[in-house]
Amino acid sequence: MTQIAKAVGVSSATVSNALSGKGRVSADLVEKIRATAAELGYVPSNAGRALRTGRSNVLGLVLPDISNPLFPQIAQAMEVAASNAGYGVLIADSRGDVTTQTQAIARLIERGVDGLVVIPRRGTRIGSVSCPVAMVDTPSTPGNTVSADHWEGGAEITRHLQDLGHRNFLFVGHDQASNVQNDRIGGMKAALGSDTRHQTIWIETLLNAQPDRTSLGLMDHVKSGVTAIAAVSDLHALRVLTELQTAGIKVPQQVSVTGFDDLVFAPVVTPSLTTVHMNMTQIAQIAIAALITEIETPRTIDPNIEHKNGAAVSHTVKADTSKVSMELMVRASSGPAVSPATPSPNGEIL
Amino acid sequence: MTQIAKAVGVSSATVSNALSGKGRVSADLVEKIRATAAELGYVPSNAGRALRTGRSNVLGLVLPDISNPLFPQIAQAMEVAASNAGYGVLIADSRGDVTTQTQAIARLIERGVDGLVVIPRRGTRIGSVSCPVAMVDTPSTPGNTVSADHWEGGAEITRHLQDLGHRNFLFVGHDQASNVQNDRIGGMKAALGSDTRHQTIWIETLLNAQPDRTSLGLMDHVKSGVTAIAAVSDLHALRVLTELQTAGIKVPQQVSVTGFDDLVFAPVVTPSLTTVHMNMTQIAQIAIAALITEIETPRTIDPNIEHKNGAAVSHTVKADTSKVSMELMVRASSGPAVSPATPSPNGEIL
DNA sequence: CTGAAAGCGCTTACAG
DNA sequence: CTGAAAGCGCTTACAG
Repeated sequence: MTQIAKAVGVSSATVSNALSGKGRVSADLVEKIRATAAELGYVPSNAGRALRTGRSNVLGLVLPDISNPLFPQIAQAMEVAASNAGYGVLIADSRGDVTTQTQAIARLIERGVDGLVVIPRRGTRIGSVSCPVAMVDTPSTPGNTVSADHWEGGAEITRHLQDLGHRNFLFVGHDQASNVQNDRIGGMKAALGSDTRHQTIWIETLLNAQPDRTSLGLMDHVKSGVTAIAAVSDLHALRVLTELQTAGIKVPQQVSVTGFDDLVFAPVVTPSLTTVHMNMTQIAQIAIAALITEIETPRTIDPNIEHKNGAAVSHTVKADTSKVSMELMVRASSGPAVSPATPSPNGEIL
Repeated sequence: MTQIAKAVGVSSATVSNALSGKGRVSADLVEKIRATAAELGYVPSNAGRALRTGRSNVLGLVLPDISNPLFPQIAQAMEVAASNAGYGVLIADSRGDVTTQTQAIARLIERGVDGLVVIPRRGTRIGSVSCPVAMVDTPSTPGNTVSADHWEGGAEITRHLQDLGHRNFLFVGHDQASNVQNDRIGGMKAALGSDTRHQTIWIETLLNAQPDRTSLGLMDHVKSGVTAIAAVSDLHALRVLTELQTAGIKVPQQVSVTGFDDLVFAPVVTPSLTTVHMNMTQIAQIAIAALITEIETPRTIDPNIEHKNGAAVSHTVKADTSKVSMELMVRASSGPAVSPATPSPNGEIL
């Protein structure tokens, strides 16, 4: 910046004003300064700006477990939304652990993030934090800022299956403590007609009871009349699907299978997997927008509260969840009334 | 910091020295300063430090496509390695596009990252960048800093399959332009004995020829004697596996199937998928260590080169690749000679 | 429309 | 062992 000022022969204040386009500089000077900046390959110093303005233009993204198969979609959407708004994204992995989650948040704060998007570990609440926080979980979680409507997604699944004539359902969950999974299954049950039957199995519970079990024992349920199996995740649907296929059960001719999340493999397997696709782009946009509004809204901060000690005020951001759409992806696995499978556009790898 | 200085009654220089533990302050003063800092909930300002030291302690991670199913493992490993070394990780998604990749790198530079880990888009080379860069690709890519030994991984797969008695192979790739995929298939072929036969199909090529094809046409190959199908990714292996199952072929009794990458679903499907697991933790550690060494090594930078115009010197970091291990995960899909499946510990979702 | 000055929070020679 | 001072690069009132 001093470089530019010298080269053009003006003050650094003028350079700053010209480059930021606040319109306090004559048009031709702006022109000249811009040109020189470009020529010099000028890159503004974030550190300088951050120190002066008190804002880093960086957001922190706290994930419960990066290795979650859904994470790529989330991270990508957040990165795009933040980037469009002029913010960078610093990631932190809480590794499924509440303590690590706290540490991860602390690390991000130390790095000076302006705000936090937190996808909490299994219904964890987060303590008070010294910057705005947008929580992404499920509508039934207190403090939730934005999320897909998992309940509604579950309802769409069972409505679809009932339309196909199914009346005897098996729901497959993994962890009974998960708000998201409970909402999904809750929605599934809520949309059931009175002429139906259903049971629910929880994989974790099964494994705790019999740690070395290798099958889900689906055949018993099928024999007892179940014709539709709806899982809370594509991962479990995949498990169900391949277990049935190995046992010689035809999907969807004998049993329909559905998943949730539209993971990368859902359209790739045979039969392709009927599932629910959440609009991550929308979720990310809403979360980021809410966060940025909060960040950029001038606040009168009581210096006594902020400075007396570290116990800062936590402001969890609220947003309008209603806009997020859940899309039922009808594919072959729920069959039979299915349009010819579109060739999967993905399946791209390295 | 001034707060602390005032409270304790010393200069801010002393506070800085005490807190950084450079040992220029008396023990009891250090003690007192530490205590007051903690009490005040002091969080050092990254911006101030960055401005003064010229280093942000943030690394940029450029990914070819965050939605790649392998990304979670990579991102997680990088985040942990960086975090252990005291660095934060800023992510950028190049969305499979070379232009976006360039923009993504530029954005990260503007945010003041000290170094970059780049996983390049399909054998893309990256232009010159004004900070150290560690490239993670495949050993045969020029400029590669660290990577798994994909060739060796491929060789392990076919050695294993030959040990099981297979002599007639089908290799399934996706994109002929991918260095990684070529290395994997190259390794598979190289380890083949002279008494074997093999063919290779490329999914993208098939789709280009027949855009609306829905099956890989595996049955023709099986009928012509293929007994082992090795894919370059678990995603394709899954496609192969389910397509065979749907056609009534027993896996592994009639045909063995193997994948690559040990994606999250590999141990979950039935039969569980034999695959190759790359040690991402090691890759990340090596990449980050190489990068940090480069960053923290004092360099005499010719100010004429750096400042004359933006054309900065690119220093691609080299590292020792030989340490990265590839682990063959023998599971049910390849074998008959397989130990009883361990119950999958994962399958955890939201 | 333009410039001189102050200051964000830190660290690092340099004196004492 | 401790302190006063300078300066990293920027922006923002405030003068002119």
